[in-house]
Amino acid sequence: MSLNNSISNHLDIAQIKSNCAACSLRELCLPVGLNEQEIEILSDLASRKRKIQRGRYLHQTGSNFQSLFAVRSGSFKTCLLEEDGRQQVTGFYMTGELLGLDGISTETHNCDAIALEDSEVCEIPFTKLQEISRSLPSLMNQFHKIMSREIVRDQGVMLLLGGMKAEERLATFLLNLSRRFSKRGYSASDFNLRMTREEIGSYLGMKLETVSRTFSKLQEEKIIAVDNKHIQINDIDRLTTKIGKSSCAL
Amino acid sequence: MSLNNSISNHLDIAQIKSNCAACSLRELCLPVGLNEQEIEILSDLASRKRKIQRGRYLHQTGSNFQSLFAVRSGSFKTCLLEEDGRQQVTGFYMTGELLGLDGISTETHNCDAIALEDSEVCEIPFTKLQEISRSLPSLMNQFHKIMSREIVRDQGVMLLLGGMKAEERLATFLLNLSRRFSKRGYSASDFNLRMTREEIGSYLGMKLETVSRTFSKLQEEKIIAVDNKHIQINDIDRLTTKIGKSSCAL
DNA sequence: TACTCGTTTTGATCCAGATCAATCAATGAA
DNA sequence: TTCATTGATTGATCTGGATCAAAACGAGTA
Repeated sequence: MSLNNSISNHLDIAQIKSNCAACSLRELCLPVGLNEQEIEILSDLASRKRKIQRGRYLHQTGSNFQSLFAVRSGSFKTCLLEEDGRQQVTGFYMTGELLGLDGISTETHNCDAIALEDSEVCEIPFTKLQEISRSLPSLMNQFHKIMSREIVRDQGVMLLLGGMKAEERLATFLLNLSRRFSKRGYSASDFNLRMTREEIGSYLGMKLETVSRTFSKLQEEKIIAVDNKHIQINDIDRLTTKIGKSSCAL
Repeated sequence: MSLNNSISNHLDIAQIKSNCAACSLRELCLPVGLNEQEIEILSDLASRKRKIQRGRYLHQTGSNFQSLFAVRSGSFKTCLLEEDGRQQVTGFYMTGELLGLDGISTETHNCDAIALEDSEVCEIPFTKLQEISRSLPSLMNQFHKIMSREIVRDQGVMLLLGGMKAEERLATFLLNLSRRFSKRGYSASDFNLRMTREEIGSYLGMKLETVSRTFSKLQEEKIIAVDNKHIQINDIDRLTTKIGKSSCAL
């Protein structure tokens, strides 16, 4: 595969690392298999990077959509808020994940994206991405897969919100985080939450008190250890069996 | 716009109507603006149609993904089912809507799609769609918007499942159906449900008994009239105020 | 006509999680 | 250091919707 060739050349690696574009695009495009020339083309695509302070908006509902954003470092939440002030967190995004797909439909952002910590993103002008992908079918395909994956993810959340009880929801959430941290080279069993209990609760459809109580319960059972935002998963198997246990009583 | 020219020619219309491809693609592509030649090209795309009997699968979780499906007539539900037998309805699809987007990510269908009544679909081979869209940027853009719209829709459901109470959920659901029927030229205030109380409940995250009770309650308040699957919306304004009313008590 | 099966409605009871409330810990500003 | 603010934990109580149960209805079909 041409990609491996280009990667095995450490000159190329240096180039990639020094460049924001390739750096975030690696996450987006790596499974695809592009040659050096194609990576070159892509470097143009996402050349602008932006730092976002903790608590600041990356984009706001209603603002004009022009770019997707790849998280380079840090993390974000996306949320909808209704007229009456209710806020629903619809997702958490960490390094390498892509934000802004919801904006394509109306050319207007359909949610708020807020940094959970000081973060950095690469801006990917959407029109440019479309243009380039016309001549790079593998990039186009990869992009379609990313959009589709977002749909599948959302449907997973619907399953969680529609049918699970509190303990199952939190277990699912923790295991999901664990998997994502480990995929990024961090510990799967020892990590710090970037979000508050209230944000977790909003995402999981429960009140912050219930989140806290459920953490405590799992801790009593020695499945996890909780110290404020610091989580240790002591027994990943038992945590896994928590999911879907309730109706397994048959 | 070239599209209007082609449409105003009734010979073209006859051609389009006689042809499954254009027929469903009209729904998909009409806002885009294509000329006759482009419509010609598209006709190739979705030439195969398929009839699905009520209760039969259009596709099943795990089966190989190759095509998207445009609903030509009838309606479908999509659902996930877990090992333990729990079933979560993730969406209802009616004429002109596009099914199968979840399959792109893994090249495997990630949900079941089941006909709610005898229905007909157009099959749209996905690879072909990608190829054609390379030379038809407006088609590519339209496709991206459709995918994005699905993401926005799913996030709306997350909002519903995460934060609303039973009455708000059902009101939201009815108003959504109403809008979709009316967009298709049917009455916005008088229609027949295609799904059971149980399916509605699964989609809205509540039990069928609660769905029934909530229907009854809205009927007592003279906001709607329910006769089995037949729904009349008598007071669309009051139904609208049901959404988000609960926390408007401030 | 009666019988079956799936769906819907309605009633009675129960409980998971919401709500209300108090306390405690961590962080940061004055 | 003290004070203020924000987030987390824990307890006590309440309630919306789940669960259990029964009856009614409608569409087939024998």
